[in-house]
Amino acid sequence: MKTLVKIMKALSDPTRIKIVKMLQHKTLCVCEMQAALGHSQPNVSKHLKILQEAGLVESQKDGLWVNYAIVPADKAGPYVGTLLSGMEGWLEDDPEMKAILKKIHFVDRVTLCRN
Amino acid sequence: MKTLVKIMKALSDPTRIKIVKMLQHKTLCVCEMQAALGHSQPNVSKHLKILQEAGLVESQKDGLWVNYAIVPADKAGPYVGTLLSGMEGWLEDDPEMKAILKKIHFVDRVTLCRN
DNA sequence: ATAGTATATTCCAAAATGGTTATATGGAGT
DNA sequence: ACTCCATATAACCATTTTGGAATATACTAT
Repeated sequence: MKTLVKIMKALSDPTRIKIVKMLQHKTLCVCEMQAALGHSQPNVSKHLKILQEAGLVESQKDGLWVNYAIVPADKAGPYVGTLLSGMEGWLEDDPEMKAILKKIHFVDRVTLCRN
Repeated sequence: MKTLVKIMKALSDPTRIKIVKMLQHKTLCVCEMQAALGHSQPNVSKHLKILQEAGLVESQKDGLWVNYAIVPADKAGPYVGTLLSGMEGWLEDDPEMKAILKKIHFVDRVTLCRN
């Protein structure tokens, strides 16, 4: 029960839902998500930690950057797999979500961090 | 997005998850759920309101009682149907949940409210 | 009308949440 | 060693959430 509540809590915040949807389209580093979301860097980091501890997301260091990705199916816990595949079809028509998803395809981490 | 967040928030509390799981087995009135959960009556009422406003549950008056039930499939919104059917298989092995589900089959609203 | 009962609402304190600013960590390059 | 830079953590504040006790509402029955 505690596990399930943690997962549902992780998915009951608009910013974290946006992050999951973004990662379902593309693996991203923190600064890229920060740019797409328009939130502060610590804010994005904190949300990512919550998603990671819920087992929805995993991270891998890439030099100075940290790449975040949706957990692969074989590592996903019992509830996570169902929820993530359910979410794939959701919010397809949400205007805010569409704008964010458009952004992440034109974002480049190298140019992003030069400012 | 607001709709989805409201639904996920509704499902990210242990008491409310228990209520949904109970109702997936049987339509119940407030005092029956109160007995099964061991919470105060106002507490159960409040949780039910949250579930109802999220579109997960519906209520029908039956004299002095109010019967609560899972929202029927044809009235369920886009997200609700997926989540509810997903939840049907969940927590089957959770000991606390099993104890609660056992209780609701022996509970009688008439004898319950005589105290 | 009056009394009794199941449920809903209000009010309040404690705890959790979400955000920002400031600071720490840790790898990369000079 | 020192300096950048991307990310993580800490500290703090405002808001929301959660639970119980008290009260209100609404239906039933006498």
